[in-house]
Amino acid sequence: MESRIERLCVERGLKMTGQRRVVARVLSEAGDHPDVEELYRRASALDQHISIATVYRTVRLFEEQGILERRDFGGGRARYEPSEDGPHYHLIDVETGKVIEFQDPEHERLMHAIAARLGFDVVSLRLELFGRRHEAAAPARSDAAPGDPAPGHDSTAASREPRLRDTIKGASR
Amino acid sequence: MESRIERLCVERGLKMTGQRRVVARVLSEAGDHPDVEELYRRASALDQHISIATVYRTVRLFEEQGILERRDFGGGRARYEPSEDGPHYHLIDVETGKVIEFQDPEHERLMHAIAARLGFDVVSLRLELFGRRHEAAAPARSDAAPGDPAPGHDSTAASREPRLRDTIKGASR
DNA sequence: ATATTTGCAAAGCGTTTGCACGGTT
DNA sequence: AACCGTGCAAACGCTTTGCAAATAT
Repeated sequence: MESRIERLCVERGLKMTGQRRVVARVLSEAGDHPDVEELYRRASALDQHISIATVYRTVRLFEEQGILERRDFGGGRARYEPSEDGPHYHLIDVETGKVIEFQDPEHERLMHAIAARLGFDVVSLRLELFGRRHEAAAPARSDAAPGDPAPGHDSTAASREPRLRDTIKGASR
Repeated sequence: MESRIERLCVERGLKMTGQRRVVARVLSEAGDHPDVEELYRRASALDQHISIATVYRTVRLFEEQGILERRDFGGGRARYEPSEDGPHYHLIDVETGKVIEFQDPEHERLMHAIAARLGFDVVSLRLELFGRRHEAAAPARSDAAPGDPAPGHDSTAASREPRLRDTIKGASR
């Protein structure tokens, strides 16, 4: 059957090849923030006939179409997630690499206020919190936690940021 | 005479070579957020006997020593600025690429509140605002604006983010 | 039928590194 | 004198691209 993202592709009149369908499906089913290698791995599991170059091209295309959003959580690799309804940000657990999503209206307000006082309109913004779970604490709902990817090398490019793996999905306000 | 950063190096017992002294000086005098190529350019102007590999190594060393901070404003290249007193963040003018620094106590508070409600302590955070100057607006104080660098290619790695150049220094609260 | 997309391998970019040499302590 | 820092060029990791073959419309 047709994945949510495949539907979006069709709406936009993209030519639907087998490989695009697979990538679309992998993305639709991803509850986390996979990098290209991970997407390639998951896609290959469904269909051998896919090269990593195609994954790169597809991901770029989808991003240009506003279907996907590229994230940079440090580590030199781009991570992707389907565009969602409202804006939300990420808290990365520095111990485990898990990513927790959150959103906060007060924060939105504040960003605009800060920009405004400098004479600017906010076009976009980047916010990532790196945190450590505190001892006896309400364990953030680890619902949704899907089969996990797990990059986490290091060494190159804009790298040398906190190492990480990926994703729990959780809490808002 | 001795630059501010050179002093810090000595305090930490780093071996002071000619090249390190030059990089230290360039950084001390930088009012902006140069990338490695730009540092190399400025350093070369003062002393031919410097290779870009050394700039990379020095910048990494200084960062490990807490003398320098690495920033990522998108564009795939790391940018550097001397560690300052308090934490501050950056607003990047998407038209000109200029970087304006700001800080906001309320924002600090909010970040900790958000993390806390998810059960985390904030270890570090990343925040960048990308904005467009609005029409008839109080022109943010463009004091400090020093001789400007000006990267701004594109094309690779974690790139394909808003293009930009660099720095005006301005406003806090 | 024709314009697009794909796979492969090569190129590109920022950054790091092995090695022999040179300078600092 | 012993060690560490440097220059050069090669290696790296992620991403893009040229080209010929395959495919969607």
